[in-house]
Amino acid sequence: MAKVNHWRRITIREVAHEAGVSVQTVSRVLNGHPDVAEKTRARVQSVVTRLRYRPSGIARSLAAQSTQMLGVVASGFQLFGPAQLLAGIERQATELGWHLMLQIVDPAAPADYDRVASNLISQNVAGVIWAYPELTGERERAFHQQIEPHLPVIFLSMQAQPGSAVISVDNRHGAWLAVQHLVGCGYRRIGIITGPMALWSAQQRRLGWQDALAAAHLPRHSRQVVEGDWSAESGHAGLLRLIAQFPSLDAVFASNDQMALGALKAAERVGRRVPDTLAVVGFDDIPESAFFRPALTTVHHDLMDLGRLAVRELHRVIHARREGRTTTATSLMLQPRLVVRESA
Amino acid sequence: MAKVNHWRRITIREVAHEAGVSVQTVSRVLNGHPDVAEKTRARVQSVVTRLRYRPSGIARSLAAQSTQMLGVVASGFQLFGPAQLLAGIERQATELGWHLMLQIVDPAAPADYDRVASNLISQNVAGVIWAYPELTGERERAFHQQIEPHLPVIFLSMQAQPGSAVISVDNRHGAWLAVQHLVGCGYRRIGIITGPMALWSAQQRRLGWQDALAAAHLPRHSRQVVEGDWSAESGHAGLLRLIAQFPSLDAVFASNDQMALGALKAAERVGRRVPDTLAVVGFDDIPESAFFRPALTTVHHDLMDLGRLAVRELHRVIHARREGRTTTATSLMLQPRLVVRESA
DNA sequence: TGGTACACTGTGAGCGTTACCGGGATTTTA
DNA sequence: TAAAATCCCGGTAACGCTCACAGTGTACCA
Repeated sequence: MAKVNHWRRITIREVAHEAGVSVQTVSRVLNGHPDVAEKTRARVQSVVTRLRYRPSGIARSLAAQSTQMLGVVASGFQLFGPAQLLAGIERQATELGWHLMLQIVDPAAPADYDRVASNLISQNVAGVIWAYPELTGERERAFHQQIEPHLPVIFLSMQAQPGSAVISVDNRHGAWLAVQHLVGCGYRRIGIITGPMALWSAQQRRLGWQDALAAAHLPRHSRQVVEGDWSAESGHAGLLRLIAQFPSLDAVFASNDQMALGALKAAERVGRRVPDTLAVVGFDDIPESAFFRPALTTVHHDLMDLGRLAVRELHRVIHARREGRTTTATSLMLQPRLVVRESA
Repeated sequence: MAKVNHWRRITIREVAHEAGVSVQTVSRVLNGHPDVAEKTRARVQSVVTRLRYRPSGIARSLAAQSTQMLGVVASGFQLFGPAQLLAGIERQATELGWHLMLQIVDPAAPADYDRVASNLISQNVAGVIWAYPELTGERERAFHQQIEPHLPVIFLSMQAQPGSAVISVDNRHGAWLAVQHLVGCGYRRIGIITGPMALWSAQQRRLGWQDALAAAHLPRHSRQVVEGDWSAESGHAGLLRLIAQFPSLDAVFASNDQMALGALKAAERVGRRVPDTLAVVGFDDIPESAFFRPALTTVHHDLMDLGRLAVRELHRVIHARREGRTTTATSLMLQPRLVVRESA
């Protein structure tokens, strides 16, 4: 009895032998290449299924000098936005036959850009989706120098870079929509709880808030601004701080829905009724926000779509390069829309 | 000027040549093998960094007949539980030097177990973490036959299988804690909004509810049960249905926090005050649940830890096998705890 | 009837790395 | 002082596959 514990892989050679053809012919059948007789093809196919043969992706990649793997650099999947993004990326990738190599960068310890680049190169990924929202200074340089010259890269939700493809949501416009709505409802003293200001998306949402105030000729003061970290906790603390330093506040734009939830809770605590004595709007339109009390008015954007688009674009560029054509990846900006519910 | 567009990889051969040693010696240095003079080692190292040489993981895997890749089969990362799990898996994996090959199975179209198995085999993963919560009937057989005999597998949050390692949270006990607390508070007509009953975790939580009712000698009727799908939406609809079919309801156990949120909203709609005329408890303790109105009493469990444990265990088993030892992976069940807040 | 085109198949050389074995130089042991 | 052990290092053969090229046989045309 052979030992079962370690399992010998079935190789293309055995399939070839069993089917009475050469290895090359089997390879041709496997990859759908032309120039193989229908009868032979059928015979090989039947042997393949009978032997449950699975070609080694590794050997294939080595020989062909190209992989079926896409690198994805992201900050995690615990926040709603990134999770949606990754879900879209994942689906489109598997639909198109790509595997994913996920590289999570810890925002707290961002010293391992080098490790990320190393991994991507050593696994020989065919392209990279940079879904990590921050890319500045030395890190940027390191990455750009190591990766971008050699590989197609699509950036997600980032500041537009000259010469790079960036696909993102128009955060600024979305925030503008939200605050514009508050203005339209008659609110005049509108505060903001921002996201981490190191992030581009947080900066953009703040700018949208600014734009809307300016358009309505409303005064703006730093006491109206408070920084959060996307968590409900920070939204709660944020609103308390905001009210303390700017008591005449009559509305607040929370830069995401979780913070809006925290703000709602804080409003209750200080005896403000929403939307009567304080209006709240959020951003993201997470599925739960319709069930907040009151139901949250917020900004909807389709991050899953964004992820899908990124993969499709990368796919296009990779294939173009493989066929020798030179295409530049195109940038794109998706428009969000306002969802009016009860909180404003 | 050479064409920059396509980039030639630096190989071990070039490093060897540059350092004036053989390829084999470079390989030894790279892998930290013994039998290389300190002086030589240093020289090789310096050439490696100077040339920015990155060994090809692919070639390495082919030659060594083993990869640094773990397969993870999951249902996605948009729900809180799975996302936490995957976050834990990801962190522990990178800390231990493993790469991940994520295989998302769409619960709606589960016909592609075969594709998943194929991918795992063809990429030659060293082990598998099965974090997909359902594994029944024919699919189970297919997977077990194709993967388990050859590869170490750890199952997560599943029914204990004879002979397989399962790491999970004691959902039944957690639900028992929650409902027990309701009973202790004097509630007597306790309903449940379950998760999708195809899932083991949902079944377990329902059993815990049953246990607690039985222990308190409370009657139990099918009108007290309603099935949800983990979404806030379904929690909302669920509570409305529950009240319609069982009007004397005075408390409800929602099998996760999102559904609890929906239930809270529905309670408001039908004029029930929580917790006075209706108590609500949830499960999961998502970060937002402390900011629900009222703050949610719920069951806390550490899924991230669970993921980390799974990776560590798999790591252990893989290394044992490589060294020829035979270890069986051990099963484990983590205990959740009750977090009492305002809603009950 | 010869030549040419075409359809099909096989051969050999890699892809970049590690495992196995063997050999020379140096040290240790009896 | 001879023999054995040890330390370094290199050559060669895989690993499983694809690519470029070189065939072989058959059909077609003039």
